[in-house]
Amino acid sequence: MAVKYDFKSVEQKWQDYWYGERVFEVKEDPSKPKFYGLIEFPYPSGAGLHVGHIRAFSSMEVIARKKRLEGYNVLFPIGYDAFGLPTENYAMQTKQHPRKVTDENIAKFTAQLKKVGYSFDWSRVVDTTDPDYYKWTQWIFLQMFKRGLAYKATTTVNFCPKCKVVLANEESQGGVCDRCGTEVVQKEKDVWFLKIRNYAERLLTGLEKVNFPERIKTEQQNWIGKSQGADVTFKVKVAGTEYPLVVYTTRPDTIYGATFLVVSPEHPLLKEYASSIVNAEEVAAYQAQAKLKKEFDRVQVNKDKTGIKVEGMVAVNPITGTEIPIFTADYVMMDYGTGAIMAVPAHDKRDWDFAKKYDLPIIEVIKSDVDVQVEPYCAKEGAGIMVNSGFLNGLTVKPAIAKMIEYMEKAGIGKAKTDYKMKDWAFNRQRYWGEPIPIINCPHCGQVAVPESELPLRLPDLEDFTPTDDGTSPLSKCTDWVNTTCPICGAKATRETDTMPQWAGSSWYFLRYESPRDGEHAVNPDAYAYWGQVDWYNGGMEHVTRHLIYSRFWNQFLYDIGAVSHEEPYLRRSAQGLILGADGEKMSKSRGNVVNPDDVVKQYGADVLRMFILFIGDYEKPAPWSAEGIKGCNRFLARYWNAQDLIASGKVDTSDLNLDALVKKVSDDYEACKFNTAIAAIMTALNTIYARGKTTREELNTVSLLLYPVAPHVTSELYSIINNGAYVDKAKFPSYDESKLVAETVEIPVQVMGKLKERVTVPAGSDEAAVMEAVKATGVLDGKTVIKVIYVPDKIINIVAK
RNA sequence: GCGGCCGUGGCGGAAUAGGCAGACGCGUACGUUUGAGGGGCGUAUGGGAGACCGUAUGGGUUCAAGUCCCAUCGGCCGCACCA
Repeated sequence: MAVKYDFKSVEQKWQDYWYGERVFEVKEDPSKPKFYGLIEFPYPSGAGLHVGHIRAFSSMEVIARKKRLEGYNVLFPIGYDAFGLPTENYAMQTKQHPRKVTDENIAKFTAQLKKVGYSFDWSRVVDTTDPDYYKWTQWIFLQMFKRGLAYKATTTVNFCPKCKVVLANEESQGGVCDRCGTEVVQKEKDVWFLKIRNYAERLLTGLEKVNFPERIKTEQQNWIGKSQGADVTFKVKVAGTEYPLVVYTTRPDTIYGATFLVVSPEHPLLKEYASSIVNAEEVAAYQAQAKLKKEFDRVQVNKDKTGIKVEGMVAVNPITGTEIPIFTADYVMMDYGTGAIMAVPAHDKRDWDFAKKYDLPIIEVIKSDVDVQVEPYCAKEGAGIMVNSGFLNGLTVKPAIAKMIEYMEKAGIGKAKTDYKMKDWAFNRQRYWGEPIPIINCPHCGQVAVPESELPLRLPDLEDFTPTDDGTSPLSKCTDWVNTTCPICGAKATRETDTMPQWAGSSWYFLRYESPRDGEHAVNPDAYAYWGQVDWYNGGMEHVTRHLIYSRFWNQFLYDIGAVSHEEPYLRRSAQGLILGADGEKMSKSRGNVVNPDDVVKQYGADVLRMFILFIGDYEKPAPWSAEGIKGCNRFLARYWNAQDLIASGKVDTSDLNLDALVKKVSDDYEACKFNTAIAAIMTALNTIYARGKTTREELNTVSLLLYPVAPHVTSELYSIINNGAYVDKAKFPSYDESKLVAETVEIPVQVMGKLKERVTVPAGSDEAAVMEAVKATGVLDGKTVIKVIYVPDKIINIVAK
């Protein structure tokens, strides 16, 4: 009898071996094919590891362990995304330095991850807060700055009054702060931007080259938000002159139905000609109100259209020559298109609402059954024939758009334009715990890059890094550091005191892993030539429109400057679903439904935790934790352990378990992230072995190897015991014989009129006549006339009979 | 409003390309083992006494529908006054 499995000592034994012998540390080896598997490096929060991390990391862990057994040289690195607000806030609360807090948290995470037995290459750890790392983050920023891709501008930005920090659009989705949920306010600030919009088109087309799940591609496409249309110039008669007002429209074909223009309350036209506006006071009041509204009423959706007519100016429709009124309304945004639209109320819901409210004419230009005076007809592209539209009459929408653009371009009143919803990336934060932006402000030379030889530009040690209410960075208090000289002219100058957002360090860490200690390059060219692109990247859906776009952008930029040789960083992406609390709700401290992986490891061991998190359900879908369900995995591993007692000395008939089919099933399922069904298949196999009551060493070895990526400790131990101390991680992953996948005989369900009536067992590959012979023998067709037979070989037979 | 996803036992979930619905696990019941059990082992477990009925609801296509089509109801996620 095997001794009772003691997970504590066995897991410790194998972890000592893996980490002590540096089993998973790799070097470039041209004799082997490489595989680069990546997981999103964690933010080392004080709360420690979460079961969500276990799910996120365990998929690549399985793949990495499997690929090693298949002969790949596997790079499976780990690091820490350690700059950021929670650490800084915690440090302030507890009056410690963020450096100290970060180091403690990293040490805690490292210990926890090792207890789970992950096969990371611990020699390659990167820490974004390490000056040797952020030196290169700053270097990349400077390369962008030198090429005009980083610029400073004064704009209205999203500002979180609680975190006291400027937020990128991506961090303030829905008008609330990503981190604390506080409503975001608009603030005029000097802001550093990265010109991610320059890469919008390539970020779109690049998606065609990579293997990402459709939902991720769709989300990124929506986020980038490409639209094709035209800029059209309307002449505005004001103050005795003609002001060219450019509107952006995706539907230039409907211009005959444009009965008014609407400009955003922030539009420069209103500022420039304020003195010519007859109802200037009213307009000014509306502008003020719109600004307030932005700050306080963002949550309200589909609110009533409001607006006000701008008296004292009138626009001329460039196609019809008709004079039409101009309105200002807050449903037109300054930061999209040109901040001005032509309103076609007959065919746009918002314009229609507005026209009804202010009693403006509605002209139908696309024929339909609906009466546009009663409701708008919002034609999808191609639906409908143009009417009341001069030379476009009779055309369908698509050709009408093309013809109108052609006409406008010839006449010089408009031109085709592609626009994107995605905004440039607001790149500075007024906080301490981030990479200093390596720029010096010189009164003579303007913004000057810190010389590369002076990188890293280190964060100065500060006593007090509390952010200020007015939004200036705590670094500004450190005058010794701020005051410097201009590297160009030598004059007294000051340093930029804002820091980079947390997204900076994570935008290129996957490249640093390839040569983490290189002092000469961000990415060592030789290392990159070997490891290249990430073969498979797993992470969360919440990063799809942030980190996953930002890092693609940085990689494309690095490609442009020749630092890397692939445009796309990730060949394949997968995404795990959330682990919910047992109550089906998102895990949170306040709900009290948080599961701590440490507790699970203590109670059941790492193998059980790893196995259950993968068995819990569809990997990509959310799944509730179950304290009961995990027992099943615990039982299974105990049964697996005890199966060593079933190894029989004599000959064993193992034909009831098709190992080739099992190997294929498990192998394919792992590669497809279907860990739950892979594990189920291994469970079924073990059930078969137990039902039979005996097994062979070979059979159990195959099961061990299949199970090893999921539960490496217990399989390593059992494999060692039954194979005279051999190491499972030095074995080969089992392969299968394609010709042995089908059994010799198959059981064929027999349907009569589509209803299951019988089953017959026939040799595999039997033809219809042979199967019918067997069916007749069962008697189900007695007294019936066969009309038609549908036979799917080796699958099913259906007989239509009277 | 737009885009995407999804509704299967008491529960988590299976079902390759239209071909045996409910794999695997949990839970439950009964039996058994043990000095004892919140342990091990065994059997059963969608509903119905039954022919049969069953994948949110109603229609349709097909020899055959959880899977395809149309409509309705419900849920989730992303974007959101995007011109």
